[in-house]
Amino acid sequence: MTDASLDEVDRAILRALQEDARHHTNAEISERVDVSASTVGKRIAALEEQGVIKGYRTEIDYDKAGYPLLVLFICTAPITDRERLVRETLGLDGVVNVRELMTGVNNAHILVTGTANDDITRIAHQIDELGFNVSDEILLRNEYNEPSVHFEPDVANE
Amino acid sequence: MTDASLDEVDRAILRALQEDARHHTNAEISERVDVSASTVGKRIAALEEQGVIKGYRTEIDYDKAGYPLLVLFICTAPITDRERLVRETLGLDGVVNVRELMTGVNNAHILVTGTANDDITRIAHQIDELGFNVSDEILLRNEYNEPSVHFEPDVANE
DNA sequence: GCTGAAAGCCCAAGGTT
DNA sequence: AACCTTGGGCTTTCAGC
Repeated sequence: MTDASLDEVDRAILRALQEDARHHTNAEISERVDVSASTVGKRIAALEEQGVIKGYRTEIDYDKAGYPLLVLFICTAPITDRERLVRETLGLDGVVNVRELMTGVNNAHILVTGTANDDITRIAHQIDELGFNVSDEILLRNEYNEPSVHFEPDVANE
Repeated sequence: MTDASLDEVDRAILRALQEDARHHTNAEISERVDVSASTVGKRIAALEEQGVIKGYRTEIDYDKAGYPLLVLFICTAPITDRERLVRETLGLDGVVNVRELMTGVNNAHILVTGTANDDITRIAHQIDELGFNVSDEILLRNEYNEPSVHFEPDVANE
């Protein structure tokens, strides 16, 4: 609830968790940082409590999982309805990510997976029916996440 | 290595891991599905091996972590250099996500966090220097991920 | 607020059906 | 291919500093 001013320990913990949230144990992390494993556990609990950590997500290769298509819809929603529309969009089968942009036009980017063009056109219709104006539909070649942003050690600690 | 044809058990495991990759233990997952905990562990190891699971990432509230700005750069890269440019972009401090699009123009979406406009203009310059043509720079209002795509139970199991 | 030890829980490995 | 058991490791809690 308070303004979370992160110290060096918190940032090292976040970095480790971003690299691998499931296999990096508190004990392992406590070796990198110079605190005990129980402290690591309490810090993580506090970060979750404060909302700095929103969750632990599994990154899936949708291609290998049988969903080879990844399509980005560029859409426009009336500002007054945008929030509701975005919420409803997240419930559609195949939608994996939605970005709300601070722009009058093209203010929503909707990312969708599917097995075939049928899926994509179906979702295009659903998005349209919700009230979006779909202005573009682009096939994704690849997407990359950078795990350790802003949480690198301040200075090389030799 | 083989084409991963996921069965009901795999999909239930993926769904659980997408919801919470750190706190959902094998034992817990084994209760949802009707298999033993050791089987869950082996299935997960296999999914990691096949590459269906690419990793376990921590979702961070960059605002609460002290990085209130989230900006999307719409860029164009020459197709021949695109792959290299994207790779180099991921190394820039503040870049959290990059999407490669199947389009001649505006074929790269680069998402960046920062504490102030200084950060953003700095990164804009860096992106430009790498060789991208930056055509737009949009402030993000919000971003949402949908954790349980395509892995819902086939039928409502009462 | 951090540490350290103890209790309980979890995971990985091997052997069995 | 899935299960069960077991040994080792991890997390959590709480007294103490």
